[in-house]
Formats: sequence, structure tokens, C-alpha cells
Amino acid sequence: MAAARNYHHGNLKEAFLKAARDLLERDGLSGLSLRKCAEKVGVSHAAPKNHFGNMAGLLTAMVTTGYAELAMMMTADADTNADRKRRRDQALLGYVDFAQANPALYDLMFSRDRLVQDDPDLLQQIRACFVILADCSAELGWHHGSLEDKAGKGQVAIWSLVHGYAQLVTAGRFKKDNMKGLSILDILPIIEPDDRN
Amino acid sequence: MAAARNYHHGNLKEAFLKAARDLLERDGLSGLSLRKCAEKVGVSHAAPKNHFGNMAGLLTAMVTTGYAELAMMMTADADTNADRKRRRDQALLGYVDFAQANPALYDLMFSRDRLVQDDPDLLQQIRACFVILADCSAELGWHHGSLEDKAGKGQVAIWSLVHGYAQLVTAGRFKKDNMKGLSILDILPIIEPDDRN
DNA sequence: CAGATATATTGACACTGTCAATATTGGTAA
DNA sequence: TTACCAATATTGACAGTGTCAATATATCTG
Repeated sequence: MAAARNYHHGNLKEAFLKAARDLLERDGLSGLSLRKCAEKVGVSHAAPKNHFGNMAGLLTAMVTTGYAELAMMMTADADTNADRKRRRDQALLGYVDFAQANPALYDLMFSRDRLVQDDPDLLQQIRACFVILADCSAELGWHHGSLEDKAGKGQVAIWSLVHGYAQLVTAGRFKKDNMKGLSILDILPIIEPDDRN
Repeated sequence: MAAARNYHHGNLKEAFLKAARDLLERDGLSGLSLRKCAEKVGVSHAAPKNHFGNMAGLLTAMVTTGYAELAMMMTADADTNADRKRRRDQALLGYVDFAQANPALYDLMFSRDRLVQDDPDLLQQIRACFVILADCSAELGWHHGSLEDKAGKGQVAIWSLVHGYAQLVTAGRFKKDNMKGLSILDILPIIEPDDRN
């Protein structure tokens, strides 16, 4: 039960995930390997197979925890913010903060050929994040379209906008003077109808 | 000058790029290797080194052509569309079409740790694509902010929106009934001010 | 204590990118 | 032509990789 010292590590799975996370952010996805993780943890090179099956399994587990953290970042102080608009703003800021704090992991979270796409845990965490974002989109309003359309369009729009913004920011694509320092909240009003006139 | 048969291939560089492109879309980035490219073209395993230096060089060259194609897709029938709004719509549709036709390449075009980020040709092609998108954003209008702010915000907004939408679509994240079949033009009105009332 | 299960190790294999050394070709100038 | 040089392709080697089968060890269960 408690962590044994010599043979059985105790909770080797979490140790692998932490080591992989460190290597990922330090050396990028191309610098991450199962053998480096094993060496970093101090076990043999084939040990990860027992816990993750293969490389895709390790990456999927790591990405799944990433989505869980992303959801936490979005709802961090949701209870202290009674106002819905403030909650929405905090969620979007938390989303971008997560991406900027974990750029390599964030990229991996949207990879198509390195993950086990139909992993149930992964799908559940993705869905949880989307529910939070959909809630944010409910706060938005606009003029065109029916109610049903508005729901779908709003969810697609806000997810596209915040994901695109997060990825382009972490990729360093916004470097021009007139784009630097623009936060997601600065461009968000664009997808809101004007309530001043 | 013309393609020799036996030793010198003639234009081996383009042959490598085409082979790499095929392998990338067929087997994903993780299924692409220099040795497979060489075998596919019919040369020795170390031949790519002469033309690209290393793997990052090959990927960078491939991605650079990708941005050039993306620009072409966005401006395909720009001259036949005198109307600016139609040109803008066509550009955005072309952008998404490119991503859907080349999903693996599109992902690679936004990778941070596999490309030579400061390659001059790559930067130039990226800039060319951004100029076209910035032109699209000029067609948008909204109520908040000054003129200078509007330019920067509009560019950030439209790039974020179309990139996020393209990546999420190709990743298969929009599968719910109320989201299926929504094109980029369906959600674009959200970032436009209402001109009906 | 004994057996079963989970977990870790070892050794091997094919595959990968990269490099140095070598061989071949095409172009250029004597 | 001939001699030479630069460009280009090949060969062989090396360390590193994921994966697997076989084996060893520890923990759990009866």
C-alpha cells in the first residue's frame, strides 16, 4: 500500500506521468521518450508498458489529466464570482492561462495521430471542458438566427475563438505591435452585440 | 539539366517533398520517416540529407509549400469576385477547405518543436497568409474601440476564429447534432455587427 | 505457508535520424 | 579533349527508440 523502496515503486504510474510532463515541456514532444521517462524515475526501460501499454497510452493518460486541469483552471473561482459574466471571463482567462503555462501539452491535447482517440476517460474529460465552454457561450447574445441555431453557433464560435487564440498565442504568432498585449477578453467583445446604443 | 536516370535524380528535392506529403497524410506525422521517403523515391536512405540537412529541414520545406498552397486556396478566384465581402467569404472557405484536405499537414504547420521556426522562406509564406487574413478582417466592423484598436483586434479575432474552427473541425470535435454542418460562414456573422436594425 | 496475481527486469529485434567516408556525376576551365 | 572541382548519391556505422517475449520478484489472497 505504502510506497516500497526496492522493487515495487508504489505509485509508479503517477511518477511516469510527472516525468513525462516535465520532459514534454522541457524538450518538446519530439524530445520525449519512454526510456527517458523510465530513466528519470529510476526503473527499467520496459516498465512503462505495464501501466500504459504503449506510448500512445502514456500520452493519452497525460492528455487526460491535462483536460482535467484545464477544466479546473476554467472553474477555479467560479463560486466566488456570482456574476455570470465575470464567471465567463474568468473561465476564458483560465483557458488561455493553462495553454500558456503548458504549451507543449496543450498542443498534444489536440493531436490526432498520437493519442487513443476513443479512450473513455479522455472523451469524458474533453466533454467536461466543452460543457464549461458551452456555458460561457450561453452568456453571449447576437441577432441572427433562431434559438436552436444560436446555441450551436455560439458553442462553435466560442470554442473556435478561444482555442485558436490560445494556440496562436503559444505559437508566438501574435507579435506585431498592434496585436501584442491583446487578451482573449479584448477580442471577445467582438462576438458580442453592442449594448451601448 | 534534364533528369538523369541512374545516379543523379534530376529534381530529387521535389520528389522527396511529394513522397513526404503522401506519407504524412496517409500514416500521420508519426508514420513519416526520412528512410521511408527515400525508399518510396528509390534512393539511398541518406540522400535526403543533401537536400534538407535533417528531418526538421524536410518538414519545414513541406510546411512552407503548405502555406503557399493555403494562400492560393484563399485567393483562388479573387479576381472573379469583385465584391469585397464575397472575396472575404471565399478566402475563409478556402482556408477551411485547405485544412480539411490536408489535415496532417495543417497540424504540422502550427507545430513548434519540429520545424525550423526562423527559416526565412517559412516566415515569408506565413506572413503572406496573414496579410490575406488581415485583409478579410478589414471588411468586418464593430462598435467598441478606436480605429487602431479595431485593426489589431480584428486581425487577432479573425485569425483565431478561422484557425480554431479549422483545427477543431479536422480534429472531429464538432460532432453534436446542433454543431454538425455549421460552416465558417455560419459562425462568422457572430463577429459582425448586426446591420438589419 | 502456498499459490496466484501484479509488477518489474532483462535481452532482443527492427526501425529511426545522423554522420563520416567514399563513390559517382555534371559542369567548368585549361 | 583533359583535368579538376563542386554537387550529389551511396555505404556503413552508431546511438537511440518502441515493442515484445521470457524471466524474476514482490505483494496479495486463500
